[in-house]
Amino acid sequence: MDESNLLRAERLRKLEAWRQRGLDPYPRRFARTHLAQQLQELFRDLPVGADSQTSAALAGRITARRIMGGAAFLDLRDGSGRIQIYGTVDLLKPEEYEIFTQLDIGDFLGVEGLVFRTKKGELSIRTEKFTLLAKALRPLPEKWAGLQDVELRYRQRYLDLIANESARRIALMRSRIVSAMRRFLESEGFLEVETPILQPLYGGATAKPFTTYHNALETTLYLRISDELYLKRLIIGGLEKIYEIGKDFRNEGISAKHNPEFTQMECYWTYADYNDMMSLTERMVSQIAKEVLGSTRILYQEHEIDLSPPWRRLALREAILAESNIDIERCSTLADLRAEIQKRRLKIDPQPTWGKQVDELLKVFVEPKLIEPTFIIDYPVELSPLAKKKPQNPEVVERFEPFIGGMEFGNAFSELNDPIDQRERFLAQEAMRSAGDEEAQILDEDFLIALEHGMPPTGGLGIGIDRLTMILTDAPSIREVILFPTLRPRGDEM
RNA sequence: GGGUCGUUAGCUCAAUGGUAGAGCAUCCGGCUCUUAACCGGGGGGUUGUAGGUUCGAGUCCUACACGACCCA
Repeated sequence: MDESNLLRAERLRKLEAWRQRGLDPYPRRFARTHLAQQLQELFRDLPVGADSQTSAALAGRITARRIMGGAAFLDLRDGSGRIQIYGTVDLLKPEEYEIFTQLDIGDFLGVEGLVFRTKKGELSIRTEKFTLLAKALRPLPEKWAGLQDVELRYRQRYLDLIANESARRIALMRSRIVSAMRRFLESEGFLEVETPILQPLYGGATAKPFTTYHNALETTLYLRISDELYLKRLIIGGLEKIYEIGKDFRNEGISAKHNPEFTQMECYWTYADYNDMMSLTERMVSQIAKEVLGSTRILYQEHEIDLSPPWRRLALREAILAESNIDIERCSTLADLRAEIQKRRLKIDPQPTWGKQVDELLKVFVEPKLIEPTFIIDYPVELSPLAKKKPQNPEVVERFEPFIGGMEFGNAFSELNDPIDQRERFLAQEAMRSAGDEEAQILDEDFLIALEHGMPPTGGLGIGIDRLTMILTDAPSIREVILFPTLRPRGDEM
């Protein structure tokens, strides 16, 4: 902390002066009668230059000041909006007015007075009483250009929220999106549950975990990479329609689409399959858009997109065939696949396994093209150890991922409920792990025991809340929709 | 992991290798309807960090830190 900072020293001086007058710069409470926006609407028709009959008490942060001798104007912002505060020597005692003009931008202030409209047409409060509610010791970002430095915007998000309307908008929208999603799921009869984040064994997705240690139990625990295996245990327990919204943690790289901790909604629906989950996804996303944006038509990164159902359904094999001219069913080994890639001189990273190579083809050639809402369906069994096989083709599972704006934002399948098949899939994953694939899933005996008690046919769906929020708020980076994105800690103090 | 770009006052930004500046904010003075208030004056800098080249470095070179974007 820079003690020599003159701006801060100046405010500390004012703080001391305030105390010397016997006033508390950090008092307890303030009784508000109105919010700023409320008054703006209530007195929309108050004529220019006219007084109302209403006295109001408001509280908020001072965001601008205009002092002009015997009269002074402050801008006060509360959670609802902004209103102008007028103070004058005519109404305040000389020493009160003196203090009034010495308030700083950033201070929290409570004001009481008559609501009126100035001769210049601005709805204002004519201050009769005022109270400092919290002194600010550091200056706010510049009032006109705001806070531009992206690093500061992420590290000190509170300043971003104060200075930038777009940051406030996204924070608000995210909250409304999650709220609308809960309402939708509740209305569909889903029950909200909570499952462990600290797990003795992680599973349900292909990812590396964060590892931690519980001292009293003297055991290693992992931060969950997905909710899946616990939610299925609840399905086995007889909870027929359930969902969970919470954080998952994946120990991997950071990008515009990836944050190490992210929020996911997972829901499970007994006696449903992946077709039902597709329908649920379409209806849910379009319903959320309607509630939050008032329309199913959105603009995402220059693309006009219509979210109304039904969405396009496209088999993974067809999609890859169309975009890279490779038929993955005719290339049953990694060597075959690589030969085809080489033959076509495709610019793509070599992957260690057939499945990962297929996944890479999807990511590189197909995903960027999926602007309109699309379900890519029917994935290779190798990539999907928890999904049920298609009856006609055991190499393919009933699985889909939804895409909008060139971005995958979920994952769903007809859940595998055959415990024998599930054990074989786990064993196949273990074999891949032994062969060096760190992300391969781990056999979970406790889960297999649960499955052997019988799990009904079930459809499961996961939706990335961060990605969905990006899509609905037109955000180019996941860091814009996460209030405090993961950053490398800074060595020095600020 | 690689490449490119960025880091200058609290904030937003300038500055051919030659005296580090502006606007906002802040302080002092003036001003009783301003609203990016206005007018006059002042203070505020280890130019991200550490080295190097040079008579002289914000500027050129090297390394490092943090961030953004692109690639893998």
